[in-house]
Amino acid sequence: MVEVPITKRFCMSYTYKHPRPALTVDCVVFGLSGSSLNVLLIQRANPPFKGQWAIPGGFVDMDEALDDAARRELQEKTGIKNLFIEQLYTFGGVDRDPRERVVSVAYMALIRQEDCQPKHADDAADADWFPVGSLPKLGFDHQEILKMAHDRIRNKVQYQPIGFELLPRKFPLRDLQRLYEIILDREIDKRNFRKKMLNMDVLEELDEFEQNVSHRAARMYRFNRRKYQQRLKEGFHFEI
Amino acid sequence: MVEVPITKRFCMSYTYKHPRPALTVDCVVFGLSGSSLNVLLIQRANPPFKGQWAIPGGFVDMDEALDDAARRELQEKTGIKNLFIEQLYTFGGVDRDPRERVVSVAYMALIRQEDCQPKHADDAADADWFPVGSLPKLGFDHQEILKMAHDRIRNKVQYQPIGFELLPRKFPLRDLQRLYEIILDREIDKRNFRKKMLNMDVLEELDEFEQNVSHRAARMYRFNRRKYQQRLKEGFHFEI
DNA sequence: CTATCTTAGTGTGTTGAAGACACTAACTGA
DNA sequence: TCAGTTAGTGTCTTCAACACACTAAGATAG
Repeated sequence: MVEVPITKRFCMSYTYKHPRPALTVDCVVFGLSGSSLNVLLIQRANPPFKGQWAIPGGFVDMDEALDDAARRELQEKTGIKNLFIEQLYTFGGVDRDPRERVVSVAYMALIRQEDCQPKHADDAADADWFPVGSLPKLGFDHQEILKMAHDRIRNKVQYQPIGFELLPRKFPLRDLQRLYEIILDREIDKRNFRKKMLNMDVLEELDEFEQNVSHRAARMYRFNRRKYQQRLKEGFHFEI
Repeated sequence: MVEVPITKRFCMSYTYKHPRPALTVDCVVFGLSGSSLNVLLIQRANPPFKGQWAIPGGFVDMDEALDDAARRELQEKTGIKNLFIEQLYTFGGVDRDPRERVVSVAYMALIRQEDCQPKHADDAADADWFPVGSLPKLGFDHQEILKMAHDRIRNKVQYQPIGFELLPRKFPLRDLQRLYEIILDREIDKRNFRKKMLNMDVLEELDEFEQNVSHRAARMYRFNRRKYQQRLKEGFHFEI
C-alpha cells in the first residue's frame, strides 16, 4: 500500500506501483445579476473540447487540501479570496475525460457578482457569466455537474441562509425576495415573505435607505450571522 | 495536462510528470438490529493503526467508476451484491494517512443486517457490527466520516424512503416505527405515525401476519417503490 | 373455558403555521 | 399638486402537526 515516488529531483517524474487517476477540483460559481442566477464559465483554450465552454477547475496540488485547491482555483479565476464554497459531489466515471482517467471533486461557490471581474486565466480563451436558464453546450460531463449544483442551491437556499452570499452585505428586503424568486423560479407573496423572514429574527434592520431611486426608498437590512448561530443553538431552523 | 504512464508492461510501474494522491473509497455500512443502529467496522491487520477499528475501504481500480469500487469493496466485505449506496463526501486532508497523501471518497450503505455475515477480508483481523452509540476508537479520520454519515442518515431518512433498505421486504408497521425511533432517537406517537405513513400511500397492505408471536399478530406491509416513483411525479414528497 | 396478558389497531380535538389576499404611505419628478 | 412608482402593513382561512386513551384480537396458563 505504501507507494513512494522513486525519482523526484532530477527528472521530475513520479512513479507508483499501481496506476492512479489524476485528481482535479471543478467549481460551479453562482452569481446573481438583476434578473437571473448566473454561472461563471470559461472557454477552453486547449483540446479536448477546445473552444467549448466549461466550468473552471484544475489539478489538486500534493500539499493542499481539496477545499484549498478549490479556493485557489477560484482566486485565480475571479480574484476573490474569501468566498463561500461547499463540496458538491465527486465525479469519477471512467471515461469522463478522453485523455485519461480523471476524478474530479466538484465544488459549488456563491459570490457577489458585482464584486467580481472574471479573469482570463492562461488556460482559458475567455470567461463569462451565463444565466443558468440559457447555458451554452458544455464540455466533459459539466452539464451533469452543473445540474447537480443547481439542484443543490435550489434546495439548500430554502433551509440554510446561503442566499446572503449572493447579495451585497446591505440590501433591501425586496432584493432578498427577488433572490428567492429567481432561484426557486416562482413568485412569492410579499407580505408572507416579509413576515416569515423578519420573524426568524436573523436580519438587522438598519437606519439606512436605498439611494438614488425615483420612488419611496426601501429600508436596508443586514444578515446577522452571530444572531443566526445563536438561534441555531436554541433549536431554531432557518426556513423559507 | 496530458500525463501518460511511460512504463507499463515490464516493470509494472506507472510514472507521471506530477505527483498524484492515492485514491480510495471508504464505506460506512449501516445495519439495524433489534434495538440499535449499527455500523460495520473492520479491525486493521496492518499498520498504520494496526489493531484499531476502521470503516472498510480500498483502492479504486483504474477501470471502475467510484460507485463500482464502493460496491465491489462492500461485496468483498459483506458478500452482498445489490445494496443501497450513496456517495457521502470526499475527504482530502493532506495528512489523513500517515504514509502518504490519500484522498478518499466516502460512501454510505444501508443493508438488511440479518442477511449479512461480515467476512474477514485478508486485510482485516476481524469484522463486526457496533452500535453507533458505542463505537470503539477509530483509526485515520474515520470518526469524522462516521459522524457525517450518521448525520446524513438521520436527515435523509426523514424525507426519502431509505429506511426500508434496513428492514426485511415485509414488515409490520411497528418495526418501521421502531426504525425511525432508533435512527431519530426520539419517541413517535403510534397513531400519528400510522396515519402519516399510510396516508402517503406508498405501502402495500399484505394479507400476511406476523408468525410465532404470543399475542395478537400484526399485519405485514411492503414498500411499493413503483407507487412511490409514480407519486413523486405527481409532486408528492415523502416525509416523516 | 375463562381469566389474564400482551400488543394491534383506531379517531378526535386543538393549535399553529402557511398561504391567499388589497390597501395606504412615502417619495419623486413633471 | 398631481401622477406615477414602490414600500410597507394585517386578517382570515385552511390544513397539517401533535396530543391523547380506549377496544380488539390472539396466546397462554390455570
